[in-house]
Amino acid sequence: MSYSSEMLRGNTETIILAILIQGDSYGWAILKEINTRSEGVFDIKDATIYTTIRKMENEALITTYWGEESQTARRKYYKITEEGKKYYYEKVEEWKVVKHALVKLIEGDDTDEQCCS
Amino acid sequence: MSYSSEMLRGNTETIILAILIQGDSYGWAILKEINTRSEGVFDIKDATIYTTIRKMENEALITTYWGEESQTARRKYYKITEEGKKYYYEKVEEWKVVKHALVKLIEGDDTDEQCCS
DNA sequence: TTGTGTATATTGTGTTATGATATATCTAAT
DNA sequence: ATTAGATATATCATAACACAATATACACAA
Repeated sequence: MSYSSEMLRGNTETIILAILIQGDSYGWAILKEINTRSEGVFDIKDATIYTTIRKMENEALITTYWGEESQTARRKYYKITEEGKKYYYEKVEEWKVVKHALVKLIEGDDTDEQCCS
Repeated sequence: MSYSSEMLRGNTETIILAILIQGDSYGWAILKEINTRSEGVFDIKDATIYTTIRKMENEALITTYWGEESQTARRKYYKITEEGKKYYYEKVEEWKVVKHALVKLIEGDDTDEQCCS
């Protein structure tokens, strides 16, 4: 288990939505994007991606369609729904609030005097 | 379950150590301190505190001793060990790295241009 | 003084949610 | 044939939580 996988918990859906809000994508590409954009901090697993995506589909946060091209294995594309966008913005706000609390508790309580929101 | 409890995962030990590094304390007080210092963001439960503390004791991150005073129920005090301090500093660094990755993935990738480390 | 309630404080058993692990299947390219 | 890309599912591990029990002290009645 990756050293930071526990801290990923509760944020996986939000991260996937953050990618899909920029445009449709498919499982494997989402996986690669998370792992490269995190600069190696996360090593999220394919099973995690696909099970999370299935859950999000059941919750109507995303819809799916099969890609046409066939120069490679068949790809299932995911598209964020309006409900998914709403949920995403809520989760981003939640993350910011939790982040602030964690910074205060872990790093110390003088974060209010700093510059960034 | 509290809305942010999943995002607390992996950080509970670090938070407890952050309190104990400032001085010995006991379970109930640690509980209250976390919940008040987080300004209501976290509502960490007694069961969580005590099970985590027991785990940390087994890992030799803390030692315990019973308090003398008896104007209230008996208190079990916890003291951070040298090993615990080492572990704490490692976890703080880990948190900062993970936080940076999460900010990049969730909030957007232009955090490097901002002011704070 | 006996009882009842409340706040403080610790402990134990079991449950749940979520990411990891393992495994399987299929396609296309080398 | 083997590797890489791509999707899928079943099982496992773990941390936080729910629920319950126990213990101490203190207040306020009856």
